[in-house]
Amino acid sequence: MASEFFDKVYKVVRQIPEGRVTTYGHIARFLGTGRSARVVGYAMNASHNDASVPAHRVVNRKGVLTGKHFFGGSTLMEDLLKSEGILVVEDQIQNFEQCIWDPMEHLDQAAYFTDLIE
DNA sequence: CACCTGACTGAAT
DNA sequence: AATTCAGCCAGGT
Repeated sequence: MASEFFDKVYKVVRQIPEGRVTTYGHIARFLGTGRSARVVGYAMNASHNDASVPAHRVVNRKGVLTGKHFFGGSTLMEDLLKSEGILVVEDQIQNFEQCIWDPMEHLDQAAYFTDLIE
């Protein structure tokens, strides 16, 4: 069962468009927790049960595919990103700054919070 | 019920 | 400049 926090994370991650990525920190900040980026990553781990969450588009702040090992231990995550036009070399996203998709600039925080308060 | 761990990050030393 | 520490939250042991 995903807690409220997890739900927020999933919802945001689902909004990430193809060819774009974001970081745990960005999501955490968007949710207002700021320093709970860890929990975001933890949520991703739990999200494996939910295929609608494109966890492969979420990387750490350096653009490194830290969670690729959790994608079946293969290059699946890397391959998925490449399929979306993202350059990945040795688990690191190239042109990372170009691919970054900051939820703060594309989503409305208030909308998310109110939606989850119900 | 208390302690440990984890796909992170930024500040401090 | 590099390494360590602490903070955050949930879930497992």
